[in-house]
Amino acid sequence: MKLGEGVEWAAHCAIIVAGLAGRSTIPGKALAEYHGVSETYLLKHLKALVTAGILESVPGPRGGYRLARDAAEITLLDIVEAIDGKQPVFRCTEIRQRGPTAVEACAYRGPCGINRAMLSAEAAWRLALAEHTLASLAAGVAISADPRVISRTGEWLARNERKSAS
Amino acid sequence: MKLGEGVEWAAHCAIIVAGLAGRSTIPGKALAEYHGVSETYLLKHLKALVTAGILESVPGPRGGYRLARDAAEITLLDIVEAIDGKQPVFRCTEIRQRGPTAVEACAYRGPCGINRAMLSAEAAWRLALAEHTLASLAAGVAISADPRVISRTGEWLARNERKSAS
DNA sequence: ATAATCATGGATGATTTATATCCATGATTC
DNA sequence: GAATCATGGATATAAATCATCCATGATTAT
Repeated sequence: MKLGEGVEWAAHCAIIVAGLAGRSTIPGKALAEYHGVSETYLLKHLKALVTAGILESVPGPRGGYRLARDAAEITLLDIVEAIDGKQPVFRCTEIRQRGPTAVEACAYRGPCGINRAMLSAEAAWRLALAEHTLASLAAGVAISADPRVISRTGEWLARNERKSAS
Repeated sequence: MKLGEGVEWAAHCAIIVAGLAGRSTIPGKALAEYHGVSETYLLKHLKALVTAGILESVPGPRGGYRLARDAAEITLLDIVEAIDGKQPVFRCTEIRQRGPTAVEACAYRGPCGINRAMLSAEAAWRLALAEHTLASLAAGVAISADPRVISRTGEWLARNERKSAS
């Protein structure tokens, strides 16, 4: 079982976007360069964040991406679900209804016990993810990062951030 | 992100094996038939359970599988890890060390904040899985299953169970 | 002993998913 | 009107997963 790289990319991008001033934006191309990843593919993931209502996109020469809502209202779970989908990790194939001991399908009322256990564990996972907001993650990065990285990021932001007109 | 079918197969098999009397065994072929799945592939997963110390296998004409330890001492987490491995679900590729703002690798001390959050959520998932034992799962199946299924399973067991010599 | 049964392990192919790219389109700003 | 940027679809490539087959070795019944 594995979580795709897209989630990592999206989360890091979201933290950068959360660091923008006001309603400024940052282009997808800059985000790809900053993280050293494929631009075209990253754009796909950013689009998923837009569809999920996490980011909003501004087209045009001074366009880019910005947060669609406050950083404290965006959780890690939101990002994971936007990229990876909301499907359950464990998919019960109703194996109990197969083989020689099976009876009519209507006899199997409640969900399979194994499925129940798996789903409850998954709920615990999602709950833990939802406890981390973009705001808390960004704060964590800020206090633990190397000063040189922070300074370089500041310069890079100054070059690439698109100040809001308003 | 998806958990393979092997986990489902292994879990259901483990519950059947947990229902055997004493040190009796059940052949892999019978388990495959019971669940209506590929025998050769199921054998691979059963092997993984043996390697993990969950089942033990008895070769020979009257051989098969039985639990390697008490059902109350085997958790759903054990089974998931035996089949799916113990690798973390989220694998940090240290994306922060790439791109134009990167500095020397030694400057990145602690783990990335996103990685920390992901790992903590994963720990919650594993903890929840570990709360379900084979004994509790088997009990849950027993009380919620259709009476006809239970009776058929009993007959099936009588035909396929290999009583222990001792 | 011999044959039957069963687990083991490796090699292999098929299927699916994830990753990545390209190109055409439409919207916005200079 | 031209440049810039996001969008969306089509498509290729790589990797992980699923599944099967076959050869081997161990054990037990006859």
